[in-house]
Amino acid sequence: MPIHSQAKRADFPSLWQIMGRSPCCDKDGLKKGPWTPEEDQKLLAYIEEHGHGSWRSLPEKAGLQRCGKSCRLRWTNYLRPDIKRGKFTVQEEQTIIQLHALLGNRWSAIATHLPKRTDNEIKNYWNTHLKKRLVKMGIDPVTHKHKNETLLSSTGQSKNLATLSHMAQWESARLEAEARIARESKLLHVQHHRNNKPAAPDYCLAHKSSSTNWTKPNQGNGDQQLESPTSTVTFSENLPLMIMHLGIPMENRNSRVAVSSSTSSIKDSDHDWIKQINCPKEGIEEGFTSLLLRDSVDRSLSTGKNDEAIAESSEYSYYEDNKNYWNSILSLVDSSPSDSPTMF
DNA sequence: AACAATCACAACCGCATCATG
DNA sequence: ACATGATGCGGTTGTGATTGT
Repeated sequence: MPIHSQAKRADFPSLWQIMGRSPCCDKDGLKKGPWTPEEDQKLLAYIEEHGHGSWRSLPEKAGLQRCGKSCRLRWTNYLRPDIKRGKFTVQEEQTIIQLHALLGNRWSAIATHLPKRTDNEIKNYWNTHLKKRLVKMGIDPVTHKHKNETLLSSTGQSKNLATLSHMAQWESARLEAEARIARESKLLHVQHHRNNKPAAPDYCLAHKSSSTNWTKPNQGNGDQQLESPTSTVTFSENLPLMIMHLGIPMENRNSRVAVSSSTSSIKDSDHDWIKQINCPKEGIEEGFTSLLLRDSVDRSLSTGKNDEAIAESSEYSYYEDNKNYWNSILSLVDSSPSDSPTMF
């Protein structure tokens, strides 16, 4: 057991003790550890009636011997009424894997694309299930590269890796911009609140980065529209940029992005496997799925071709390679005993 | 049945960032 | 511009449940 575990904390003064500042939870009398049903009930009842307001002052008002941080965690990860619990669907697993390939361990960002799932839950699921599956099949869960690719990556794939990196950076910037907009919304929201207008509910976990105070359901007003815009819109609006990054010939772009855009349709000439993707009917996952399916090949199945050769590759092989990569991941996902039907 | 090993996930901690005065 | 407090995020741990021996 590491020395800094809870059991040892009482025995060894840590930095905060030396420096004279104590974490909120170490105040005398504050309880730690698992929540009891009574505590849950108190917290729920208080928030349903008053909203959470300041987390720092909530425990006392609610009659809880907990620190505000603990209350916030309990609420956001467990008690919120809009949390979907239970097994992850194949769809969700697919989305997590693909988003992780793009974003890395940015759980909150990943959670924005999985409605009703918390970042903590996604993180746990990744660490206990998905990461292990990828490792089992020889894929590095950090880089999402196949073992063999380490060799290949040093033989002329820099352009494609750079493309992926560029794409990830773009998505990262987009998420940050989205968060900024959400914060600005929140600012407006708070200003409304200060003008004695009721706060809009912050029910949607997808935008929990916006720390708007939560209030009872159905108490919202028009201010909800000020909350963070959905990813779907911004994503599809920026698709052309991403397509440019991917270096896809202009004449082929429409068909290639067909599955990415909820407003587009797939041409008959497109490959069947794309059509068979068990995508949601709409939403951001489609975009990521198709883009990742297309792009991941550069990382996972490159054959050491030089850049020109890659650029000249046929569309068919491009898709075939992608299909193989994600099929391998998804078949593994599908191998989960609890899981639903094969995706491809 | 008893024990050990492993799994799953809730909860905690420390740090980063943001908001405010 | 700076200090301080509040909140969010990601890494990690603790512990009950499950499985294997």
